[in-house]
Amino acid sequence: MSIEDKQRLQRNDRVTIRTVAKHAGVSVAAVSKVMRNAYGVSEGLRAKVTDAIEELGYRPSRAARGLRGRSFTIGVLLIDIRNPFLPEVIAGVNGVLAPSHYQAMIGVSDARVQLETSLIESMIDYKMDGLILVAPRLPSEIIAKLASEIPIVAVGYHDAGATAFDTVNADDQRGAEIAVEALLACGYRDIEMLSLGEREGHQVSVVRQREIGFRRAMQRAGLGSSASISKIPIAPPKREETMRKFLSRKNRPRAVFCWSDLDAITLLSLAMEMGVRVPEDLAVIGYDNSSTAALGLVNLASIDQSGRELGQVATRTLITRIEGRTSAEHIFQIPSLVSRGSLIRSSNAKGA
Amino acid sequence: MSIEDKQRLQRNDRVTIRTVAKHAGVSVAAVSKVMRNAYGVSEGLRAKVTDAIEELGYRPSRAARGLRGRSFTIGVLLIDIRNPFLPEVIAGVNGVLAPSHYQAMIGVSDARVQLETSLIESMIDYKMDGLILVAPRLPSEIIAKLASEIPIVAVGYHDAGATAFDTVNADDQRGAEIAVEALLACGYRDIEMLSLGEREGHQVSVVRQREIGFRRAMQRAGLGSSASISKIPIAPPKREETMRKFLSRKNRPRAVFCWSDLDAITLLSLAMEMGVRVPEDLAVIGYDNSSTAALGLVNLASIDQSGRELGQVATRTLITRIEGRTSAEHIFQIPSLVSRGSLIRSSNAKGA
DNA sequence: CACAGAATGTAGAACGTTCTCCATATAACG
DNA sequence: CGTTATATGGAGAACGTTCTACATTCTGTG
Repeated sequence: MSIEDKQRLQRNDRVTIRTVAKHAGVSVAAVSKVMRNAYGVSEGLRAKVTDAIEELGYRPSRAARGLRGRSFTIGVLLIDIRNPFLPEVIAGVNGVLAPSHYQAMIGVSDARVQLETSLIESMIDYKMDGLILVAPRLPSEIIAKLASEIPIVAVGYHDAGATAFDTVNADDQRGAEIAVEALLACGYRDIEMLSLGEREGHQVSVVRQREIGFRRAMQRAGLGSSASISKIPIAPPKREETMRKFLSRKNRPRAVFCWSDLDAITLLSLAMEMGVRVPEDLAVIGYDNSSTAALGLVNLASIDQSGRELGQVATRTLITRIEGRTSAEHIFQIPSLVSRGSLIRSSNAKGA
Repeated sequence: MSIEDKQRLQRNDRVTIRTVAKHAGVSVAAVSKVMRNAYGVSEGLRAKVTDAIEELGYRPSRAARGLRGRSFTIGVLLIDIRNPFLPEVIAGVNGVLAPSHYQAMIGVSDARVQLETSLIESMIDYKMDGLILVAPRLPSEIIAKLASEIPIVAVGYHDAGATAFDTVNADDQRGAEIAVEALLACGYRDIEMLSLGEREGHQVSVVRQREIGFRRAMQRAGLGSSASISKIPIAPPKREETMRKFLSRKNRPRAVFCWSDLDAITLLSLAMEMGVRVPEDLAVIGYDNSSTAALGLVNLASIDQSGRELGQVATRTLITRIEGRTSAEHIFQIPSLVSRGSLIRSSNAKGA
């Protein structure tokens, strides 16, 4: 390392591609070629350059990269970071990305659609190479328009007709059917679904899909007429209130399918408080198989859609699109039942 | 809007600062000045430019901005996204940032220190304006070195001697004392702490601080000699095993203070399975006051360190440093007790 | 009315990459 | 040996901002 180089390091000046080029005695273009392992690089050149990079501890500037070409970053957009389902998705994404030279940057949008759009735009403005949107609330046309600027994969967004972007989903209709079938198998006929309040529900959302599956399974069992769905508001004060009202209803059903573990677990807690025994008085099944559901204290049966797998698949799909695919892909996964104590007193089911 | 402009929009060409300048009939520099609301802009000019921006829907490229000046992005580094404490911190950060022109990008590092460093470097390479590190596992010197390249605030990292970066913490020593005092007030004398396995524990970590507080409070109560701490491994198979062993010990203490709700809740679950009654046989108090602890089913007393507030304070601190402060700040917050059923049978304490 | 000083606007050089040509050296072939 | 193809390396123009230095136009003041 030359004296000049050492001074540079001490001065804390940035080591740029130019520093590396000078140090290796080659051109800037040559270094760039090696970095991107582009065509037309001899072994000798490659060695010189990689040595120089190593020695100087050079890291390319992502900002500059983004300005010209790929930034090797993919953006992940989350709504509502509180849902225990999301960490799994992230883990899946990171798992696939780890061995590659890509990295994930996560943006968290709270409830407002406004923020959601501006966060996506920011990611585009950063010249990220692709986006994974998890449970976006945006209308399909808007996503399609954004997709003309950047490759997009939507997770938890049912729009199998989309041509501009890909979707990766668990089969939420089927998941709901499985839940109902499990309740039926335990002998319950009087089954109700606890779903999410109106506000959130465009047809493409997972919640609406689960409602469809619920209705279909009930119909199939000849219970179509009694298949009722209650909507639970998402915000704290009204939410518990509505659940309490549900629990104290005289015509309370024998079994309930909750659209999400989040609601199911709160329901279990309120039931305990109010002296409603689970599963003797009320059987409960949730959705997501979150880690809390698995706790012995909670012991909630749930539908498992592996978030980790969803994240992995979404990432792989995104990468193929970044690397050139133009036709849309719409991938489904089949969820599975995890039976636990909230379903039935003593059964052959696994779980404590 | 000129015909040329419309064509550009249709072709989906990026609207750049140059487009805006041409459309407003001013120079590029003028537009830039307006954007940054720099000195030397007349009302007339500002109006022309903002109109043009509005009309063309111009958004500055973050990539290009990062290359030259500020990127108006702050990076948040999380380890272990599964901890229910973290979403609160994020919410706090986003809350403070929302009205500003800054945005947060989150990076999630799993257990490996290697990834942690490379993620931070990436954020530097993106020319982010500042970093919030949550519970970093890096040694102080490394953080200090990174801090020479970018403003850094560490949350959950006790290093009040650091001069190169700021820290924001709940007073974990005091929190542990409060926990012990609560147990003492209930009449328990035989108290043990369940802490985290060796691996994680540099002196600066919150865990070690809680241990110190635990010892001090016990000492103060004249129980210094019997103040023992058990370490629970972090990984799944050994973790439960160690807890079970603890629960079936013949000299099991009367009360236990867990370093985190995460462990406390698992402990409650195992206790139920094994027929150890809480709080009759064993009183439990946790740390973090996570949303799960508040569930009626769980009903775990816990120490509350408002993650949201921590996130807010960290963000405000970071911004002042970005805007020029050079002296280090080390901020403490006092945690508080949230009493619940895991503490004592029937008391005046709030909670179900 | 002359002139200093403030206010306003602009040119143009960075910033650190990528990537499209080109130029040259070497190999292959008749 | 001449000609063409191929392999290798380099020059230099983008990319979309920021920001310094400068030119011009307005004030106000003596």
